[in-house]
Amino acid sequence: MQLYKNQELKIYNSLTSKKEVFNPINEGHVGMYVCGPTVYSNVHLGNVRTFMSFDMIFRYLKHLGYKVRYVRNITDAGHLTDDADSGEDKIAKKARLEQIEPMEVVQMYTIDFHNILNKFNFLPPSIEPTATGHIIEQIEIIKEILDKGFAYEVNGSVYFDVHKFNESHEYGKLSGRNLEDLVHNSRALDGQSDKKNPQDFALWKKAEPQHIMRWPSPWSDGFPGWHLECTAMSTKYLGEQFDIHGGGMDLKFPHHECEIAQAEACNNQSPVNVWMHANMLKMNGQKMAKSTGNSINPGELLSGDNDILSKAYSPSAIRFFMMQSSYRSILDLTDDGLLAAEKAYRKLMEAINSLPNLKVSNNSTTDFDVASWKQQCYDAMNDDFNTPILIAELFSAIKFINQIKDGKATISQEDFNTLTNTLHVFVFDVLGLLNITENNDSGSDKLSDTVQLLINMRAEARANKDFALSDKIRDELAAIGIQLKDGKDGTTFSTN
RNA sequence: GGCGUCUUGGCCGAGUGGCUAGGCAGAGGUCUGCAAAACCUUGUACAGCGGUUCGAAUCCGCUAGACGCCUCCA
Repeated sequence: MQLYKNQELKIYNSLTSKKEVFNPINEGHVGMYVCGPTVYSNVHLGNVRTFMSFDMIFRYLKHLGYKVRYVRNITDAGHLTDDADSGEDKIAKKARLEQIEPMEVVQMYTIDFHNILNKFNFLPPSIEPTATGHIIEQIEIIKEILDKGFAYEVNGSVYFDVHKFNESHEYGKLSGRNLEDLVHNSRALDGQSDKKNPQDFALWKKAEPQHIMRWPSPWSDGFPGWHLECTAMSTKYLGEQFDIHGGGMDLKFPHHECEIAQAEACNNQSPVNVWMHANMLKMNGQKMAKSTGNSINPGELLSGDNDILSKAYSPSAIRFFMMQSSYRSILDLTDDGLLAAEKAYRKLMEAINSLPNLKVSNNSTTDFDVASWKQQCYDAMNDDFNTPILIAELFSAIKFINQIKDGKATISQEDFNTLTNTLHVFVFDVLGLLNITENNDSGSDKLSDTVQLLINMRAEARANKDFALSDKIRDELAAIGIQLKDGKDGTTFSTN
């Protein structure tokens, strides 16, 4: 099943600002690193969108037959709340506020993170390393950078010398900046810094006495700089050069820029072939971010417990909503948008669930060519993971299915198999949607039987033209959230 | 201030030199005892102005507006 040999995948590379044909370093294998969350509060939906984009990418790469090693880290070491030398680390701050151990903060929100991702049907990454588990590797990298002369020590802290680095390398190539501009436009710091230049960034910070999260190092008891962990862990698990590095758009500068600098300082080669950046999620037209308060927890979306929402949404409806836009576009989360997506998602599922009952004929009508439709689905995904186009293709298949149901088209057994298989692959394996199954909760058999009883009674009443009774059954069931659907083959129901 | 992105029909959201995106809503229809649901059919769109071109929503320029990064953030 090495589909990648027949499919030409193109990926938009942030480093070159172009779509490029994807060729992994080792044929058949892909190394992918994605910057994970800092676990100091509940994940907000923007994080989920980014990770969902990479989940979809992971899924498609796997479907193409690649052996993918997908590394997504957990940032659990404290990083500073601002870039000056003073400032508390985020995890310690949260720990102080809630009067718990920093590692309790980490544990609590790591669990929350995993719970949420499970609800949204994420595949687990191959490796999920933590920053605190790789302090030694980070110290080794600092030593290496110091040896190469691209860092300096001041008062127990070690800083990366961006200006020195820029003499022989190109700092800013990912984000399209040059150092001169950065110098020109950097805000005046108060001069309290140990840094030689404001553009320099910390590799190691000496801990203040009250700082709880600290580790010994050759320079001081302290903690690593926040760009370093990704370099340490990506190098350890994927090598000095690997295929894909992803993250949110907001990490492009300075985080990813600094990662490149660190890795190049160490190994004198560019660490990553393809840089991918997932775009931001807005909410009602405003930037969504933890720091501004304009953010929504995934949990609130699933429970409907938020002012902007008219109702609760299922994880798959939300996933569908996100997959309807391209991962590189800014997406605006609104109640109307979710409502529309939920309906579309249901339509998709109803058609898929009707497939087993579809009548198969000796041959297919010619106006819908299943084989070329299938390739169009691949073409959509091959074009930089264009899920909106893929979904449009899925709906053209849905239309075909409905035409068969109406007797306006026919399908051969072979085409039927291809259609069914392809729909399952893209809807469930690639997009990662979950099926709506009628009455899927365990223990709902009794509910199902009860409703069936009422359906039968209503059918009798209708046969006797006792419409007062039949309408009463229908309306009162609707009032408690059970909707009856009269179809040609009898009545079914759905719960809200 | 610097760098960058975006502006598509009522809403969301693809596309990017000539050929229907798609979804939701709306309208009409089929089905139904009536509804609902489901299905079918249907659309006025490419911010404004100017330019390049046989032809531009798509390329170039200007204007207006929105946004992102530059400071912790996915």
